[in-house]
Amino acid sequence: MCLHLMCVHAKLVAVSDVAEQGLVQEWHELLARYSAVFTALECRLQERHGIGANEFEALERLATCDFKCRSADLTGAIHLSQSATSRLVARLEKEGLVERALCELDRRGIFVTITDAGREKYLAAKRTHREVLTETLG
Amino acid sequence: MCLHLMCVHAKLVAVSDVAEQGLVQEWHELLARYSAVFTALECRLQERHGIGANEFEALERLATCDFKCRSADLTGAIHLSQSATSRLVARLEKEGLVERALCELDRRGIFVTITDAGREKYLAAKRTHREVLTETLG
DNA sequence: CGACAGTACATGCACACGCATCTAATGTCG
DNA sequence: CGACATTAGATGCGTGTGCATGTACTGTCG
Repeated sequence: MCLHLMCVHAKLVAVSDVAEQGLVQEWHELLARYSAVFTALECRLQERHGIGANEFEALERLATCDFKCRSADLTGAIHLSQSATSRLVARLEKEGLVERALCELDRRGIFVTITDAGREKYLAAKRTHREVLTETLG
Repeated sequence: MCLHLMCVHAKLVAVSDVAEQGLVQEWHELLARYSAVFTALECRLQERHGIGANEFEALERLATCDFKCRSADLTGAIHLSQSATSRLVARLEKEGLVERALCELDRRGIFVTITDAGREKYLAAKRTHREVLTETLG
């Protein structure tokens, strides 16, 4: 009976170990996949259009949802902290790709709108973006 | 015939658009999944063990492949640049979790070995790591 | 109305990252 | 052997990030 219990116990441990290894492997694959795509995007978008992958995501968001967009909405869309988003918008504004406008209804917030230059930049970068995705995900 | 060609053309465009949208969606899901897991790992590992997610990956690599490990091997395992790996090893060494040893065969390279303290830290952090993976991936 | 908690965004700060470059050691040819 | 390309790893530098905090505004409750 003691042996029987040991056996059961060993089996349970083995099963949970296997499950655990599966999780770890899944995580490593996720990490590898993400790194490959992100690095490639960062690289190609930078060299061809002078913007980073996060900048592109923000532009895409602004170009797609074609109404005024709160800064907080952007924070939700791209996976960055609130402060990082704030600086990202500041960079884009400095390059003339977006504009910040006061929100009269709630004067704490701001609206971020894409400019014509920004839309143009987005459309150009979009091709590169899709191209990289096809290469790295397809 | 002209209409026919237009039709074919429109169809092809539509098909490629659909495929493209699929890729974009896949990328966004990948990004969201990665961000969620990485952020959670970073947070919990930091607060409970005082190490980052990348530090953990390096320790795991060193603890698992239990022979001497070149710095370049680490660069391949964790998804960081060579310089980032170099600094990562420097941080781990400063905390007494790994040691750098000269490689006599090729005196340009170094061997990185995990210390007892490092192995202990790894085993403790491993539980937290698996726990977070279970929560965020499972 | 007035004080006080809560919210939206900006900013100071420390730090990890990638790129370019440096140093030291190793091949490789003539 | 000696010059030169190559490789492993370290480091200066600029930049992007998260955390904590600051600032301005809004909502709520006595």
